[in-house]
Formats: sequence, C-alpha cells, structure tokens
Amino acid sequence: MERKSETTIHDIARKLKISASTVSRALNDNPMISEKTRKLIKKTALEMGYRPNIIAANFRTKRTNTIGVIVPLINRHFFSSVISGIEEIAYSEGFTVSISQSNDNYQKEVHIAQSLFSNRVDGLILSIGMETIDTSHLKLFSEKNIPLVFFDRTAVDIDANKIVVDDIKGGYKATSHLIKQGYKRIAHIGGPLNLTIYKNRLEGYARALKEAGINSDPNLIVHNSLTREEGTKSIKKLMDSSFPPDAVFCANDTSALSVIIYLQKTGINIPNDFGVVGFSNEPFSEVVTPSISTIKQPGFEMGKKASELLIGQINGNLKNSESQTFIMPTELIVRDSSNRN
Amino acid sequence: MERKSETTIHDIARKLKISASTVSRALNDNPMISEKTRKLIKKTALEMGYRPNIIAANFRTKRTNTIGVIVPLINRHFFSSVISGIEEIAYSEGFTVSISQSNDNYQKEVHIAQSLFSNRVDGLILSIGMETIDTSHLKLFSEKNIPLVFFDRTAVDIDANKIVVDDIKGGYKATSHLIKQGYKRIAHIGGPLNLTIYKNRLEGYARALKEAGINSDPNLIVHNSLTREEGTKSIKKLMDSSFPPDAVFCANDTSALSVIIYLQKTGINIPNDFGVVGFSNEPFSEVVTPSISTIKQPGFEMGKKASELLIGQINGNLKNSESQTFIMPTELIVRDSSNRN
DNA sequence: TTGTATGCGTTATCAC
DNA sequence: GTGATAACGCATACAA
Repeated sequence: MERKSETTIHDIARKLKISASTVSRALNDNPMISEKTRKLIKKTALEMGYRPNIIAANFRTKRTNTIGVIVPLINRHFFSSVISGIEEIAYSEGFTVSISQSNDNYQKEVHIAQSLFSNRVDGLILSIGMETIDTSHLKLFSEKNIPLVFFDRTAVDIDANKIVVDDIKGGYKATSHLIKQGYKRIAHIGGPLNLTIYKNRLEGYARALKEAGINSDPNLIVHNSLTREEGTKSIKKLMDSSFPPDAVFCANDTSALSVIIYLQKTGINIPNDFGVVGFSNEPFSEVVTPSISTIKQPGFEMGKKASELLIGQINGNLKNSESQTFIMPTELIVRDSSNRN
Repeated sequence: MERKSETTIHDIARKLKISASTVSRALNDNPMISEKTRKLIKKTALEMGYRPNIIAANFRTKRTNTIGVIVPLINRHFFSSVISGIEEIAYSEGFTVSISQSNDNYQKEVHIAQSLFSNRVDGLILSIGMETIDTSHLKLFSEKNIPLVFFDRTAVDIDANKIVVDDIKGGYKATSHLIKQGYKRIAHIGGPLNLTIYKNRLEGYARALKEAGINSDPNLIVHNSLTREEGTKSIKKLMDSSFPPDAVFCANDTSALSVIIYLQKTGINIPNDFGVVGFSNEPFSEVVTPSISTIKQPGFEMGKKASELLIGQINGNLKNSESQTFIMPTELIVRDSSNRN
C-alpha cells in the first residue's frame, strides 16, 4: 500500500512560479513578505492540501516542540492527573507531549530516556521508577543542557528543577493526626528508601512520634511494601507480632486499602480499635468502607507547574542558573478510617 | 545556554578514517559489514558518546516509528487502561507512543490530529470526542493511507478498523442477571443517547426485559445521568415515585455508586431489598461496601488489540483490504450489590 | 566489503 | 521583497 507523496513548498513554488524560500517565509508569517503574496501562497497551500513536514523543519531547526514525559504508571490517578496538568500547559504553548511509562522497570526507563533523547525532545519531565538508583541515563540530558524537570520521585544527584509535595510534612500530619486520635502504637508501611518521597514520609512519621515523646520502634516499620499483596503481607506480619500496633500510617492508599481489607476480615474494628491513614487520595479512598483518611497531593497543579518551568527553560525565559525545588502543599483529609469522634 | 553539538556518524568516520556510510551501515547491523569493522565502529561510537539523530533518520526514511493516540481524557481508568495496552505492544515493537487528550473539545481534536499528521506519525489510534460529527480531520489520514484504528467511540463514516465492546450484550447481561436474581421492577440510569455506547446499553436492557416477558416502563428509565450528582438525583426521584423500582442497571459505575450511597442512607438493604449493577469496572467498584456488580470492559486488551492491528498495518503485514470492527467481549462481574444468594 | 554521491523538505545566509 | 544556494544528519543506489 503506497502512501501518496505529500505536496511540498517546492510544489507550491513551482505552481506559482516563485521560489521555495518565499513560500517558506510566507507560511511562517515572515514580515519581509508582502501581504499580497503571502495571502496568495497561503491560499494556494490550502488548495493543494499542503501539510508542512514538521520532521524536516525539526531536523533543520534542531527543535522538536515536543516534551517527553516518563511516569512509572500512566494508569494511576495521581500520575494521570499530573499528565493532564502537563498537557494543558504544553498544548497552550504549542508543544506536543510524548508520554511513556516505565512500569517501575529500570531497564525500560533507561531505554525510554535514550529513545526520547534520540528523538531530540526539547525537554523532559519525569518521575523516576522505584528501582532507579543509577541515574546516568538522565545525566545525558543535563550534560547536553536539555531541560529536565522532576516531579514527585526525584533524583537527588541531578541538578534540576523539582516539583514535590512536602512529604515530610505530609507524613508528619498523618502521624500527628493518629496520635491526636489517641492511637498509641503507630506503625508505618512505607516504600523503598532510595526514593526521597518515601524517605521523607518516613521522616515525617518519625518526627511526629518524637515530638509527641513516643519512642520509634523499628519493629513497627516496614519498607518497600506498597502493593496490594505486599501491604497485606505486612499488616499480617505486624498484627501477628508479639506487640502489634493499633494504627498505621501507610505511604500510599493502596497499602492502606490492603490493611483495611485484611483487618476487616480478621474482625478488627476500624477506626475504634485500629486507625489507618494513607497517602495520595486515590479516588477509591473516598468510597471504600470505611473511607480512608489520606494526604491529598495536588497532581494537576504539579503537572502545570512542571510544564511551565520546563517550557520556560526551553524558551530561555527562565534564569536557570539556579535549580529549585518547589514544594507543593499537602492536605490531610480525615475520613472514617481514623476518625474516632 | 548553548547545547553541546552532538557527535555524528561523520565524526566517527573521520576518527576511524573510513566513510560515513560504513559507519551508518555498521550501526544498523547491515550484514554487508564485516564483523571486525562493525565491532570497532560500535565501540568507537560508544566511546564518543554517539547518539543517533533519529529526527534525521526519520526524515530520510519517512518513517517515525511513532504512533499517535488521541483520547477524550487521559485521567480516566478505562482510557488509561487502553493506553497502557497500546503502549505495551508498541514498546515491544519498537514504536514510540505520542498521547494527546481532546477533552471532548472538537477544535482541540482537530488541532491535535493535524499536529500528529504534520509530525508524520506512522499511524493513529483514537476514540473520538463527544462533539465530533465532522470527521474531515481524520479523513486526512485515510486519504493518505496512514493507518487508523478507532476504539470505543468510533466514526461511522470512516472506513477503518474499529475496536468496541459489545455494549448491547453488556446491558443485556447486566439486566438478565438482575432478573435472575429475582428483582421484579428494574430501572435504568443511562447516558446521553447521542453516544452509541449508551444507546446500546439501553437497548441491551430493553431486550433482556422483553425476553423475560417484562414490560418496559418509561418511568423507570432516566437518561443522561452519569455523574455522582445526577445519579443521586435520579435514584431519589425513582424511589420517591408511586411505584418505585427494586433494582437498577446503571450505565456506569459512578451512578451506581451514587445509588448505593443514597439507598444506604435511606436504610434500604442492598442486595436484599434492592439490586444494583454498574458498568465499566472502575477500580472503586471492587472496594466499595457493598462491592458493585458491574460489566467489565477489557480496556487493556482493547489497547493491545488496537496497537497490534495498527502496527500490523504499518508494517504491511496485514491485508488491509477489508476494515473490520472487532467486538470485544464484556464480562459480568457479580459482586455484593446484586448477589442475593 | 567498503566508498562516493545524492537527496529527503525545510530554514537560513547570502545575494540582488 | 524575493531568489539562489547551502546545510542539517542520515540512509541508500550505485560504483568499485
């Protein structure tokens, strides 16, 4: 099946018996071109069904007007919200967004990053995967001065703008809330510590305990346990221990859900006997019974901010001598899973 | 901020005192090149930090290895599942996926389609927006023999492969299930009838009733009521009527959720006194109490299928003389909201 | 097996 | 204002 060959600026030029450069200029609204010829050229282009070959233009100008985005999983509310935010700004600024998901797989993340680089994206917005420790595939971008913005899960060793939520304060708020509700022995189900967000959520947890004069007990802390399956295993292990907790702050809503489902099966009353707070405000957390108290992250706004920053850098409007970390506010949403009143 | 200029195949050629074409061939694993020189070239390329300029290659070969995807809203479970499916296949076949959302805005959809065309995507997968009636922006692709695959919301007047679910059968299954469970007066909360999917779900509902010898009562049917708010209004109105239903088939899970929350507040027991079935299998439907019986749409599989078809067409492996409409099966998932046993 | 020459469609740099 | 021409980096037909 042959593709019909496209009309080019040369075809238009030939038809109008003018030069291709004039056509090019006219189509790009170059002010050098007279009103009259520009109108004629645009009209003819339309008639001939001309579609610019952006690939050729990109090749020539070394600019693609494309932003690369890498997220661990597109099919998750927080990430798709961020993408929506990125897309909204990018679109209005004339950029195309190319989205890929790493599935939290390091090899895939590397592959995608290299592919985006080879495709000469003008900039990259990403949240790194759980397995990512070596970041040389990203240094590629910073070395070549291709703007890079991290959100949520950031790489500590790369100097770039970062959009995060205040995970420490988030963890602190969640834990303090549990303390105020009178829970005495508060556990934490967390993520992998190579990711700053999980380290910070843990730190917020620890700070809240310390401030309340409660000794932190390492037996109450589980790392790298954020899936449904791992969450279930973790809460089971915690509850089967000789001195089980009476509350848990989970670093995401998924593990909080696992906790709730497991405890309900074992007949423990939530929130009376056991308190649960999650993180992220996934849509399901509102409608589960009991509904899950959680920390809300402004995903859409984070995406917009990331996009604005990146495009600012691409267009050179931003003094990017100094990279900054933008800390977006979190909000504690108290629901049934931790509300004893 | 200057970007460092990239090393090209010419740089490698110069360094090794060979020709650029040899380098090009070696890097593309052309069997004409001897094992020895190929290894040398690849090694040198790596050392020199060579990154192929894919733009240039695409420009030359007229192939971008990129698939364009347009969805109404990325931030919705069904669509993001489809995208995941598309992405999985595309990635394994060496394609990049460029995703855009139309926000159900016709102008934006046109703009995106034109932009993807100008960017010379090798193919396009899309679900059209609610406002889309004129499809000339899509005919562009079919006219130029650029493969096009529709899913979910399809354009009737364009000859292309289409992936849809069997909404009629889905509505039929949901309603039949309620009948079998012994519910006697089954209502329907539906969507806007200008969308085929909602028309079909309603038709499936009507067929099931008819087949069971039940007269369809127009008072039991509400249209265009798929949000949380509208759903609540609708169930309230239905229950306040002189002859209220004892079950409802909702055209989405969101309205089913509204029904459940409203009825629980009014003290009606689900499923004993009232049965509810939704549609789409949104993540929350599994974890709500009572969990919502629903019709599962194989979003991920639909995406995979769309991707396979499209890539098959792109690679010319498929006889695409005949466009087909693939009707994917739906699955009734019986959960607590309708299970009296 | 390798080298030479050409062209993809556009934009940019000169001229006029 | 407009035209001629070169250049972007790569792949490929043709030569050797």
